[in-house]
Amino acid sequence: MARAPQVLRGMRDFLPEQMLLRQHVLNTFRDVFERYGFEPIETPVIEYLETLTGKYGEDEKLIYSFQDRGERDVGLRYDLTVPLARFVANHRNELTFPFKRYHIAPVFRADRPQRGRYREFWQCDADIVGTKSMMADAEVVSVWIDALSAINMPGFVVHINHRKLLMSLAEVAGVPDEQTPTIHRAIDKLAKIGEDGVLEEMKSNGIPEDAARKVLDLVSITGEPDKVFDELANRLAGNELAEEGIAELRALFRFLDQMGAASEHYTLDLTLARGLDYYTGPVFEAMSVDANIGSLGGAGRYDGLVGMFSGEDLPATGCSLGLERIFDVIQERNLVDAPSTVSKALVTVFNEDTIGDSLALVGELRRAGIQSEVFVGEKLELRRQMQFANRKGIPLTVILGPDEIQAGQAVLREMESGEQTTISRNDVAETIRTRLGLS
RNA sequence: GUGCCCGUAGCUCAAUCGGCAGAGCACUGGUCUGUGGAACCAGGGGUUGCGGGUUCGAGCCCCGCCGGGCACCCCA
Repeated sequence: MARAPQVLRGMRDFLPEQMLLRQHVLNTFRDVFERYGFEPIETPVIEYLETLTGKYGEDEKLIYSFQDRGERDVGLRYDLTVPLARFVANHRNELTFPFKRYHIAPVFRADRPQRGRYREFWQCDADIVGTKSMMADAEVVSVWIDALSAINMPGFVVHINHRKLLMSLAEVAGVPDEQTPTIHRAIDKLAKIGEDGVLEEMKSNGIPEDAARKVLDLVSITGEPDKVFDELANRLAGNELAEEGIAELRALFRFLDQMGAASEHYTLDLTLARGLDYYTGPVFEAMSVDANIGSLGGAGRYDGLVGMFSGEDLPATGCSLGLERIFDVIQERNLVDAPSTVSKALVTVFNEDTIGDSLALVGELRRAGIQSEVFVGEKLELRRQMQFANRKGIPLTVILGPDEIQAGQAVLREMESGEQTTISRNDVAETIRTRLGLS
């Protein structure tokens, strides 16, 4: 004991039962993404370091970087968005635009681990490249809502804001542009620390009180989106950035409504400030009010990112879901049913002399498309094999002893009920298929 | 990256003031040589996360590292 090496900090192993649940979630997401016309791609886990740097702002320090054997400076991907931009820049002549892709893969961050925060975690991204239309942003929000709904995520809401509105705040308040991040950081905490806290935070970071109040008044506007947009348009009249942002958000909300997106799952939130440098338009964050695990996903429009690689601007928007957080919630709350094992049937082995009969039968079951296994242990007591099936949750066992073999029969046992039926050896595969609802 | 809490069997935890490392569950075997889940009996399992220090003596005190958690920062 205690001699076995540990896994690296912030990284984990998954047992088969957990993997079956993860795969179930991933398959659900894949289905939803493909229902919207998103197509799969894959990119390398490792990129040249320069591909990754200069895209994330402050967070850049969390990139896992090192030198490979050829002394190249490389890094593990920090998200799937920057690799997508690089991918599009490389393959732009081979793609049909608007290009819709999904990408489900692990990413790495050298962050300090906590609940729901790991150093290796999977992201599930869906993005649309090559259009500025707010239809694309609406699709992204909608696919997100459908994906989270499909796995029964409780009480989730997609918060929506706009980068251009956020950028106009400093201007409106009359403080220098460098203060913009400070303002964003402060207002993002409104729900958490309240108005006084936000004012205090801005003031202690050198923002004059009247400017701080002006900002707070603006982002505190709530209500029906259209009303909020009218109010904002009024107060921000003449501010070009803000006007663009408002117009785009109006279109986005109209499209969402026309698509029939479930309105209880999205909301305008003027305090939402997403930190990543590359966002340029609408920004989104998916949160579960019930689950207490932070955000489930972040998203937004990043019209300048592809251009950083190709010199040719291609607008893009997309969303990202964090599998580990979703998985942790599902597991804790038992939200999704997934089988505990892959096998549907266990063919038992009576003794050394009947091994051949059992092997022949399991082969037949497999050719009939039934996920099945034969007991491959060394000790062949039947009770041991029953126990094996029971513990793994295999629903059916086939008992094939000398009596059955002699009579050309087999005994099919339903493990949950204990009910046994003797059937003809020739009917085993078909009977099992019927029981499993396969034919 | 900063501050704090924590680490004893596979899991959950106990061990008085620094004085012989334990229990339940799980696991293995048996009661039970053609049938799992229950019960009873027995058994295996530990350099107390790792390394150093203090002490006659360390699971307990001190230092470093590894790992987990909380709050920041930030984020999925």
